[in-house]
Amino acid sequence: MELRHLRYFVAVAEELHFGRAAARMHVAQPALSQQLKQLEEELGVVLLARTKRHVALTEPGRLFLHEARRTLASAANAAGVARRAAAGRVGRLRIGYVDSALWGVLPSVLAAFRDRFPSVELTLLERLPRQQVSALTSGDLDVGISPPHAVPDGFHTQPVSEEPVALALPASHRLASKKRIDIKDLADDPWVLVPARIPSRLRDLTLSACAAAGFAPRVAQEARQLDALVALVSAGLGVTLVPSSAERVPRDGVVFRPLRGLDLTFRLVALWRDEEAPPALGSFLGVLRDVVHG
Amino acid sequence: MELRHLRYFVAVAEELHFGRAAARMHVAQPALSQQLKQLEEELGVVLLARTKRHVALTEPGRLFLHEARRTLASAANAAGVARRAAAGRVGRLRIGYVDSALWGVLPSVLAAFRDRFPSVELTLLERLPRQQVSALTSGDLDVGISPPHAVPDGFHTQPVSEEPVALALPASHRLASKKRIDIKDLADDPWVLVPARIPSRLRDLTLSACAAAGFAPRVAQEARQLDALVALVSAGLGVTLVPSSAERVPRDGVVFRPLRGLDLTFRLVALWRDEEAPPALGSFLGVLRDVVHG
DNA sequence: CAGCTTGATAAGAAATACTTATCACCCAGT
DNA sequence: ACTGGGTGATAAGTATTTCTTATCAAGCTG
Repeated sequence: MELRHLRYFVAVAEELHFGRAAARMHVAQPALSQQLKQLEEELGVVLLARTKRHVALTEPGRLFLHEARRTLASAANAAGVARRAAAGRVGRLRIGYVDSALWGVLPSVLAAFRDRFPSVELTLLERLPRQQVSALTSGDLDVGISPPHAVPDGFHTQPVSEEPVALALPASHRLASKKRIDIKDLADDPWVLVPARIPSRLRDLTLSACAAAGFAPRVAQEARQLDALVALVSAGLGVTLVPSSAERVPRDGVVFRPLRGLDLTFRLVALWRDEEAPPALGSFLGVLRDVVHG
Repeated sequence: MELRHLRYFVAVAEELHFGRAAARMHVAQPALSQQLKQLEEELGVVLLARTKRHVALTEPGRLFLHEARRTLASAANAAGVARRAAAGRVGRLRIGYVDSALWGVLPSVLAAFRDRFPSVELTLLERLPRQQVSALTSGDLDVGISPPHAVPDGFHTQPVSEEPVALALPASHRLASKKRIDIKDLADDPWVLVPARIPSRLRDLTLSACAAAGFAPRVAQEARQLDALVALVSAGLGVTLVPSSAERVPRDGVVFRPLRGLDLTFRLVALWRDEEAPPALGSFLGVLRDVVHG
């Protein structure tokens, strides 16, 4: 049994006339007679009651018609799914991201993507950059959002965000009223930082900025995630550097101030491997580009 | 696109190996390569990532696999439905019956049928015999349950029930204590009967029995249905003849007594036209035969 | 690097779907 | 009654498609 049999049968069942059905199928009438006979023989069931003048459906034929339509619709749907999937309109996209990306454009990128490609199933996984790289390599991830450092060969990247780094300090801090802050004035302050064992671009930026200013920051408290760091700052336990987009999430007890004379930039890129890339990735990168430049 | 393409694709997707898939499909390996290439060209989608050494599913392929399985299952189901329908195991059966059949074997026939053929959709329609004949002729009914009178040519019949006619009389009736009752003793009694304008085998039997006994029954009250007649009897409004199976539904205030010296039989048959008969009718007649004879 | 495995390709063979021609049949209209 | 248009089935030949065998290029393995 092939789909052709079903197509022919449905045509005949709908027209109840071999000649018209044949015209609809763009074949000659005997072709239908032959194919339907073959179908009936394979099924061992008489689907059509031919009365030499009229064609009618038998009861099995009536039921088979319904199932045949279902099957044809299913086949058409399969083709449609494949094509839409290839166009990146349906499918699955597993996105790895670093914690700090949640404060930047990622949420609006995701919102825009969901809006334009509602049938793509999104999976979001918070991962450190090196974990993203290995997950991308093993095929467990489709795209990562990381700072553009230590990206191995064979990976493609596309910019996500680029923003200045700001200082987060307690509202009660002696420098809180200043408009811009010189990092040198914080040499004796307690700092809250990501633990050394966890690779962190923000931590690296902080350490190198302090070193350039001639001191090493005294770490009063550690936390792994940006929101925890800001929470510690609001509790007055120290100061820290954050991407300036963190300012968009106001929090009591914390003020954000630009640094004077220091041009630290926090960058994020999307990274992926072309070999494993699912079609939906193209859609995602397109949306990303639109959001970033629009 | 044909089911063959889907079968081949599913085989390759499951084996992830053209050679093994070809063996499973009982064809040579190039056939699969060709057919899959053709499928991909028709869809305009690469379903399989061939790396000269391994075969993997692309994301569209992964989604297409699911749909292809659905489609193949749907096709197999269509064939199954047709075959089961032809065997009378699924489908539809529209049964017309006379009111009095509800007191006889019909309920147990229906129960047995539902039990053995749960997938056959039953439609029950109370119809007078002549209505059954015309509905059968026009194809609105598949089988009728009627007394075997005035069955036109071209109809087949099969016995359903054959039972003596009993007299229903009020419990307070002067003859209620008798074991058998002579119909002559009821010449002056009031009767409850089906109206003359409604053809009724029971009414005909009653009138002919009374005529044979030398009187015409005095009709005190009329009712169209058997349960209504019995209700009138229980109210003491008269007597009437009923199929003896009506005794199995006890009712306060009514006693049933056999008639003396009178051998009236109430028969019911199934009737149908072979031309329009759906397969489920065969199943129904089989169950009917089983219930009637055993 | 040899040797095996894998999937793609080419070309001929086999299968099968389709076409044309024709028939038997039924019904409608003279 | 009979003819003529219309219907689906059948037969036979053609065309198309699918499958087979033979072969190749590429990649992994020992």
